[in-house]
Amino acid sequence: MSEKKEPCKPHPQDCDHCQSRHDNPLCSVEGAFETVKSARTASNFKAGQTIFYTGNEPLGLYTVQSGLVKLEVLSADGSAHTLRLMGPGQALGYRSLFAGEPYQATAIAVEDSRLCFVPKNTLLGLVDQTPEVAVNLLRRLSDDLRTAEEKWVAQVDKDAGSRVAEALLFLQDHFKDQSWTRREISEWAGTTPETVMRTLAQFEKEGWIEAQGRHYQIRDREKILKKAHGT
Amino acid sequence: MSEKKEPCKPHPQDCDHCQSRHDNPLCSVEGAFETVKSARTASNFKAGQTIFYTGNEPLGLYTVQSGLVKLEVLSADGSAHTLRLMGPGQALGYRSLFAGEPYQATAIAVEDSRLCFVPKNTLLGLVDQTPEVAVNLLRRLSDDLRTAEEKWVAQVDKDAGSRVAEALLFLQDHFKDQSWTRREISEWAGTTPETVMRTLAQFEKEGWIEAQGRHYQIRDREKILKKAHGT
DNA sequence: CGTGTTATTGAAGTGTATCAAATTGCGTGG
DNA sequence: CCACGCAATTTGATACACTTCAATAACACG
Repeated sequence: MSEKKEPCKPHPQDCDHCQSRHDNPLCSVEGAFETVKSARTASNFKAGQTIFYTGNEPLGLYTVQSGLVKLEVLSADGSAHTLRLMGPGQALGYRSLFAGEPYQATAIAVEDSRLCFVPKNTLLGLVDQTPEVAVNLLRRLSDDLRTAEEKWVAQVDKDAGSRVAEALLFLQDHFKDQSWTRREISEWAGTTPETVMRTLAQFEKEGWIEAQGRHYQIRDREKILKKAHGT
Repeated sequence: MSEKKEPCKPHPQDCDHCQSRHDNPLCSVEGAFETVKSARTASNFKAGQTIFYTGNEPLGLYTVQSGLVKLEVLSADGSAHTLRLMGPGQALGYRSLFAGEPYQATAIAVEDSRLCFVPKNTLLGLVDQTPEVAVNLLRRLSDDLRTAEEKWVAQVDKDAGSRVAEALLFLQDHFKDQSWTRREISEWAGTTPETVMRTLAQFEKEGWIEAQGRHYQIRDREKILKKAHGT
């Protein structure tokens, strides 16, 4: 019952000073910023909390202001798979919206996060009236599609070690100063925590990474890159 | 050197009677049809011929008028993987265009095909001036993205038999009266021709499909569907 | 009619999931 | 602030699905 100290700014209308204002498909567009500013709602989520669930109807578009969010699907046997990871400035919820179908994945905050929500009608209006917004979203979807298709190809013809190496580089490049559990890495790399463990142990033995408890430092990026590409 | 009988209509401007006019992201839009009609170029490709190659700069958007086209990537070891299959009315080449990068895959005609080409600038102009075109493309990319992410998840936690069953249903549903080699099925399902062979043999033994040489008839769709979902 | 591709089946090897169990580490609440 | 409990880490043993390699047969194509 006792409330913790309010962690967010008291003024919700802080769009002008939003850190993700300029690398965001909506707010970065001149003619769209004011509209978003007046229509958006900000929300906070603690690590582990769910932003939206598989099967529900899309309500609009979310943008990550701070923190980190994952999109995941659960298999019939309960195992989780991470489809996408979104950091500051990145949007979520738009794919289902444009596809005209319920959410096909669940969005979960990986760490404490602050999100910005723009309702469906506002978004569709912006797409209709501001071509630049449409182009930004087309670009984002195109990027996502490439990533997804590359993940599939990697899953088909790369062994688990390569995929873990790939995951290590991807996670480091895109989400610096974030530490990942073996399970999280495995859910991204399409393997099991045990295999991630053994692979990391081998990388450390080779001197490619340095382990400090739960944190890993990459020592020899080239070798890991080679592993990620070759076998 | 000797030319065969011309297989296509002598009048290229047959947009008004184009069979794929109404299920095509560009031409189905009222305000875009005339623009496309005057800017497009039609081309024919024989089975096995290449429409565009990995690494080249995108020139514009292609639409399949008739026939069948596949998008594939080649691994370092030479094995091919089929990313997408496009039949009449479906577009290709747009993802790289919007992502602002070279083609990441090669487009090949699976059977004799007739394609319609709209140059880059015309397309971008349409997206800018006709929101409905943008929305159509957003929808298409959103659908493609879902398909790709589902393929990845299936690759992670379904066995080869399930994926072959899935492929059988997908290929039948989307490209009726098309026969597929074991290799083509394997390149779509993310496995090998041998495994496809053995799986199909088992399906036949179970009475789920009927083999007539290279053609397979699905006998018990339910059983195959169950196989595609369970193990 | 040849020639290369596809189909088909067999045998062998192995990468990786799975199961198990012990230890460590972290967060939560008392 | 410590203790508790649950989750993550770590390592070992086992099993098996699938790829890989190989060799023959059947087929399609020019």
